[in-house]
Amino acid sequence: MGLASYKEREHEFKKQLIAEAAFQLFRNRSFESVTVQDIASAAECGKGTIYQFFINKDEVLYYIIATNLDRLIHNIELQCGLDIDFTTALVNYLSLQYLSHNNYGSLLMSLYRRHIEASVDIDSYYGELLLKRERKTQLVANLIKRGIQEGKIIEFDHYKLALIINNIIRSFCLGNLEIEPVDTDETADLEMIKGILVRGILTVNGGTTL
Amino acid sequence: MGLASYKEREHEFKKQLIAEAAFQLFRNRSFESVTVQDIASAAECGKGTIYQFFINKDEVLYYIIATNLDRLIHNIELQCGLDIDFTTALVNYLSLQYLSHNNYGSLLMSLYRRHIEASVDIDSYYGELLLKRERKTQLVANLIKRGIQEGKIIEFDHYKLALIINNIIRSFCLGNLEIEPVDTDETADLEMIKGILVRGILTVNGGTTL
Amino acid sequence: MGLASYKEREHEFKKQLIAEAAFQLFRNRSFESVTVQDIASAAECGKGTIYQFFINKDEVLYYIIATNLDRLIHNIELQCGLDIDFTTALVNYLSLQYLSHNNYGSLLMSLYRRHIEASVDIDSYYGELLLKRERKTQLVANLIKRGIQEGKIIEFDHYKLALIINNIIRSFCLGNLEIEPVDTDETADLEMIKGILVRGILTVNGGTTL
Amino acid sequence: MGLASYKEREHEFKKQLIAEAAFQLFRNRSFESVTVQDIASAAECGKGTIYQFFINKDEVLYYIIATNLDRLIHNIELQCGLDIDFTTALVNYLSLQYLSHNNYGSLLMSLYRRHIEASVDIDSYYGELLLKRERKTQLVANLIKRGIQEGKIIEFDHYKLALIINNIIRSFCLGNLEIEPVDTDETADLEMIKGILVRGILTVNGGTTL
DNA sequence: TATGAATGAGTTTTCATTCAT
DNA sequence: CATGAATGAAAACTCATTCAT
Repeated sequence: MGLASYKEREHEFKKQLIAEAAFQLFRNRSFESVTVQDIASAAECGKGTIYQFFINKDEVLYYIIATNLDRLIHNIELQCGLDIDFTTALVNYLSLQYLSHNNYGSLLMSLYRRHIEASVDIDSYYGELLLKRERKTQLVANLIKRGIQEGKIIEFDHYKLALIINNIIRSFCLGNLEIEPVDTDETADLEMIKGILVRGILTVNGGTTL
Repeated sequence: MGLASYKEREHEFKKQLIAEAAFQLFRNRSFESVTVQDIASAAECGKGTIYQFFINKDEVLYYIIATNLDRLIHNIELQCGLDIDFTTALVNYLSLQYLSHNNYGSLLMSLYRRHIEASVDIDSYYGELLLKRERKTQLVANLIKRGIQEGKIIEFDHYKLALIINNIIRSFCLGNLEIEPVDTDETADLEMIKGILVRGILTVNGGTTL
Repeated sequence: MGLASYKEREHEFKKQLIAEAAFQLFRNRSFESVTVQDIASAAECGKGTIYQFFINKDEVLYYIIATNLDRLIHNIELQCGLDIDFTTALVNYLSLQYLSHNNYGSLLMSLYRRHIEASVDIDSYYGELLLKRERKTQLVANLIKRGIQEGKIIEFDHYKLALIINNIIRSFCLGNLEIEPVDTDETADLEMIKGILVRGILTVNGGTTL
Repeated sequence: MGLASYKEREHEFKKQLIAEAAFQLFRNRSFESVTVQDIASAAECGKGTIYQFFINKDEVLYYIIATNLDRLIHNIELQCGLDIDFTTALVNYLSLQYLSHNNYGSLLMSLYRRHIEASVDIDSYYGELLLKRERKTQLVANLIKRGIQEGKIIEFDHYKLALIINNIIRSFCLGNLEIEPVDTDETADLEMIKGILVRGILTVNGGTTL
């Protein structure tokens, strides 16, 4: 960020190239089944080159996720701020979060599992990621709070609502990971998400309780 | 099905024991990171014994999932049939599906990934699983169709609605796999799912469109 | 030692076979340059088999040295005890120690270096080895003490003398590791060692023969 | 030797700087575990620069040893010649050889091992080294011969005696490589070496002091 | 039938060496 | 010349699977 020598910038650029190549592999396959050689081949470089940019395979995964999270936070700040009309801001968030989940949802699960399996080295990354995630959730919670104050969202704990909306969006994205992945249609998915958020699914005729 | 020699029944019983032990391991860890030795230890048998019941590690995964799907279908047939009041039937389905996703969701993702990675041997299982899944979806679609006919569900393609409801339920379950897993509360989750299905999230005051 | 099941005894036996094969390789080459595959080939088994008996390559080295040290201590206890005439006991010790240094001297240096390079895992072995070594030195120091009391050895700190004698013996053995190793002649070497111990090298003025 | 262009002298000077840096690393660690990057860092130059002065890592080791051996020979010629009183000459030799062994003993063992492992390229160096070593031994053998003729050393093959004395000195130096290295005390070591050469260890009955 | 010792293919990682800048 | 980024050969180690008992 900010000033960096030419060397440093070039290094960061190449790191991004490798991360991008790795990302394409991690999207469709499990972390464990993608070999470092696979990444090197995809990035069109030698196996050893990977280790010039990442201390180990785990760090590649972490880097991809962290970078995405940073970008997501940045975009939320830009497109969902107080200067934006609430409804627009909410729709913007839905789109941004949908894209993020759709692209990085499975990577997150890989990371989560590696964390559980106590690969200790990952713990330092992990804490950092949790912080980033928390920051993102706070941004959204604030947006929801504003929606409640403007009377546009049901009265409910805004932090929990942020999580729930996140959950529902992820629902549609993780669906794309299911066996025999259904054809993904971003626009259709987003419309459905909006519809559910507005109306639910059951006919609202007197509010039948299930 | 039905008649089977004593030998066969005993064989099936032991197979179930091993599958159960493996299931407990697969729930919290990735397929790749659970070793055959882990399964054998959990099942309190020798490593080689596993191979008396399953041709390979993949088949263990498949067997667990297939068995669960069979049970789910069986239960849906029992608890969501025409002889049951629609609302009750729907609630029953929500519970059954929630439980299934909560317990087997991550296993399904493992299987999906192994399928993608073209471990050829799994393909035969895979087709069978897809058939079972299709059968389940049809059962639910029929239930939804009935709900629409009874005027209790919005007019919409009943097959798609079946998938969407499935998606939303899974949303809450896969949330439990997220980094920093939120505390799972089955009852609370089900209430929230029902609420969303009935009312959505946004205040229904004039039907703001997003 | 003592009671052990057949399985355990067989396991220990095979472990010895592998250790023996590895020993032959370590004698003439550096630890680092002997690969696990080399050991496996020499032991006529698969690479993986090595890891059934040793948790890693380092442990093979440790095991060989520890086993030798145990044997050396055992032999010293047998052949250099109070029931043995002092002069005979001393000569016995010289022979035993010469053999030990001649065979295991270079392995010890490998271990020493791996210790310095802070391969942490080795530290637990290392402490144990130091204890064994200390025990051996004490045995010899006691022997020397007896020699002093019997007026057969110069009055000097017996512990230090034990170390010095050890040093001189090792001198001859490490000589065999030198560039262009001179032909080793055990009997000649031992005679020379005795001579030096008795008379030194410079002008002779009488002296007992061992 | 003698006349060399400025360029050549500068090149030799830098080569020495690198060799000196490498030497400090090789003293305490095994050849294999010192990386070329380590040497470059210690020499405060780039990794590639090393290869401007040495054709490979092995040659660095060779160069250090050969240089030392040249210096040792040079010093022996200066301090142990016929113009020097025999006793003084012998003591001088002991000091010089002690220093050499103490500093370069472990490097020699590394070189020896690399020779055994048939890293072919080293063979040419190796022969050269053997010649240098032989020259040194001859110098010492001549000194011993003179000692015998002057009646100050026991009648014995002077060449063998040269080797033996060398052995004993090395004994004390290699001792410093042992596990749990004892505190090195150059003066004390030298005194002990002299004592052993004069009197042996067993009961003393008179003896000249060097 | 049940077992677990033996196996080696396959993985991550290191590092001497090269070569474009 | 000096450099260090790129490389891939080679190493340690894991683990699904086989097979003799």
